[in-house]
Amino acid sequence: MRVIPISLLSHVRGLIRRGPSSRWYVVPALSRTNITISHSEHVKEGTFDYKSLELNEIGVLRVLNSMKDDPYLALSFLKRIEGNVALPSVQAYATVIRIVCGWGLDQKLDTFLVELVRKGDAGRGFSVMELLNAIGEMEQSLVLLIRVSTALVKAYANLELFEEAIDIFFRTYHSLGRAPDIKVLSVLMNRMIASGRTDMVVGVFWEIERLGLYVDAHTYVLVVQALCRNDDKEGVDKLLIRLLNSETRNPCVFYLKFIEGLCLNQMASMAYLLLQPLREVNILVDMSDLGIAYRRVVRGLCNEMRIEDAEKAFLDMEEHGIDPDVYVYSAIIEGHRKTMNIPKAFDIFNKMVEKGKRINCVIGSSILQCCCQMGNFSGAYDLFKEFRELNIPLDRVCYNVAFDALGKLGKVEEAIELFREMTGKGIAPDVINYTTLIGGCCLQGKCSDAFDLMIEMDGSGKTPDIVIYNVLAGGLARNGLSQEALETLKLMEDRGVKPTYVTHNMVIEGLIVAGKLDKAEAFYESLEHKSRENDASMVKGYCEAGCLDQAFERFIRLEFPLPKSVYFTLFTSLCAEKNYISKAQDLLDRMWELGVKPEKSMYGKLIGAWCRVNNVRKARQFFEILVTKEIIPDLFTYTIMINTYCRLNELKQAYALFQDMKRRDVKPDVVTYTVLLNSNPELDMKREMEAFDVKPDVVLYTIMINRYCQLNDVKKAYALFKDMKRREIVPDVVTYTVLLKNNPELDLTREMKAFDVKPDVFYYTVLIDWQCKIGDLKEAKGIFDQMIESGVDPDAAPYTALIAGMGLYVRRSHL
DNA sequence: ATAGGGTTAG
Repeated sequence: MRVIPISLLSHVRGLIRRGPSSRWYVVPALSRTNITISHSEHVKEGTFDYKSLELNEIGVLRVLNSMKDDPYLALSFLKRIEGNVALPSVQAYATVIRIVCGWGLDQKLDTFLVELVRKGDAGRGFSVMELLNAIGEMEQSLVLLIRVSTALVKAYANLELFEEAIDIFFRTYHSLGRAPDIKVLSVLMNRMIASGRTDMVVGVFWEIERLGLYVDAHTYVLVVQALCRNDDKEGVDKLLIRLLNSETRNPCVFYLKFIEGLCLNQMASMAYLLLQPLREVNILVDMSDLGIAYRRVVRGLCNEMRIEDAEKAFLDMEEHGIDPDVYVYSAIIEGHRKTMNIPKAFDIFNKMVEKGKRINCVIGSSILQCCCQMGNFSGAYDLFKEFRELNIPLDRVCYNVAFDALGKLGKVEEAIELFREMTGKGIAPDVINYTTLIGGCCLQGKCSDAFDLMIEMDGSGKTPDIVIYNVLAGGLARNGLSQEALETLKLMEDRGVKPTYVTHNMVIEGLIVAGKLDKAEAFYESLEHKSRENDASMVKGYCEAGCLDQAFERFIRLEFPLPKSVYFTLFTSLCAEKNYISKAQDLLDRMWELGVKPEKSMYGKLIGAWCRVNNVRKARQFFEILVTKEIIPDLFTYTIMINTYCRLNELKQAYALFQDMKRRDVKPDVVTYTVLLNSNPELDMKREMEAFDVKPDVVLYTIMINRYCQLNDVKKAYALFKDMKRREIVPDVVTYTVLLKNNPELDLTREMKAFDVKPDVFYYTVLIDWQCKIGDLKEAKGIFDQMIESGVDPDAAPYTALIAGMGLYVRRSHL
């Protein structure tokens, strides 16, 4: 009998592998080999002494069986002979699987099966079904088989072999009368969705439904997700109806999970849709369950930025006697903040306060952020002080927003003071706190303070991250300290924080804004990989520094498209400068050339720019270009053009354009009509406006009143004035000024007070003017003083009126 | 248990 040691076998295998079908060569050869095993001989403290091993197929099985108390050993043994000998038999695999399962090592089983599946039938010499059969022959109980099937489905799913996964799933059910663990369905479906095979998800689901298998809530969520991706509204309806009518073992738990799952998968609207019938049919009857569901839904809606829906659900839940918790309030406030509806965020906050809810530091910092987002930094700081006085426990986030606000107000010293107060209270600062402070210092040019803070942070053992380095490097550059900025880059690199293009951009833009154009260019040139973001930054830097020529020149020589925001920045800068408007137009041409679609607002902006400098011809030219490109100008563009024609008194053109926009289905709004009527009060637009459902506003009424006044038709003017009030359109100070100017003897003071309309400079000027004209200089001066007293800042006009009045007075007294 | 803060970019 020949005995082949394993080490030798590996050489043999190398030779054999050259043959076309190695397997059939080796197995018979091996079966002739013999083995002698003594358990104690080759097991040494958990490792296997392979060298002493000699084996054949039956021997392998014997060895494996002897390892049933050590699954890891069994696994590594199998792996070893996989690599060295002929392919192990299906029994060998089955044995190992039994051992691994017996020890409950599910994860090990999973990875083992993934590898096994990956090999393919040819690679292992038997099919997966053969393996299952082999296991079935060894094992009486179904439990093991089910577990292996489950793991197989998972393995196939992970390898995106969906057909096979489905096949095993249903085959198991049909041959054993029991399905694999239903949880594996969510793994499978998850994978299918990730690969875009939503059709398969739905197919599998309906088949499972047909078989009457119990499916968990998470799987339902995935099916809904798949149906939504398929845009299959009917399917969703069918599913929900099916769900509501089905008997579930523990409906409340199930539905809560389902609702939660929907909310976690961007389908909070559907969750809300489901919540209501569930409440009505008393499935969610327990107040605490209903509360959980409602809170989830509201938070989900907020996360999806469906803030209006969230508010609706919020009101609904209050109506049903459920108190929103602090997390719900927080979500709604954040939702409003993120959608830039700051007043609404404050509304909710005030509502909380009114209800006597305790404000915590999270809500506090949210609301402070709201102030900052409005640009009201001092308001933020005031509010912070208020919180502090109310003894609301404040944490480092809250403090951070507060001293960030101070920094942005230019009060770095106070910011640092507040920071010291925080640390004094025992609140440990983090890297973000330091970043905020350093940013604030750099903003005020206090770079050495920034350095000190960096050193202080280092001393406290905090590890600087990419952001703080970026802020520091950018801040130094912005203060013209190019050397130091570059050193910071080196420093961070040395410390294992690799600068990114963001870092580079901050330095680039900083240097340019600081006027260090050469340094910026040199830095740009020094970059190893120049990304288009870097090019964009050069352009943006030049824009911010007001170097439009450089910005434009740099931009125009780039052969590839840049991120869209750059075009916008450059374009806006160019449009704002009288002499660069044609360059702005060049930019649009260039975008078209590069295949970048300009934002629609850019067209309007350019036309607006031409109109602003009264070059209606250029505006019109560009307008026509749009037409040839089949781009329909929007309402604003039309209106601004019409306005320009009106201003230049080319009324025919204005009117033609007006007809043109209606022909193209661009609906005029109240501004359009205001513009037209302002220059041509003879037009009768009443019926048309009604047809378009355009309601006149204060401005429209005011210009109409003004027109009639100018035509000396005071009666009509006054009738309009009454009419607007009848329609509950509140006159503003301009309306009153117009009226007063044409009927100086009117006393409008009382009415204005009633409407809470405060007189402004113009109004006072008209009053002063009139008093001067009738020669009551004293009264005129009195009105002037009254104006100052009421806090209205005079511009040149009231002075001019007074002086003119004095002149008139002098002349009069000479007569 | 679930929430909020610093650069840029979008």
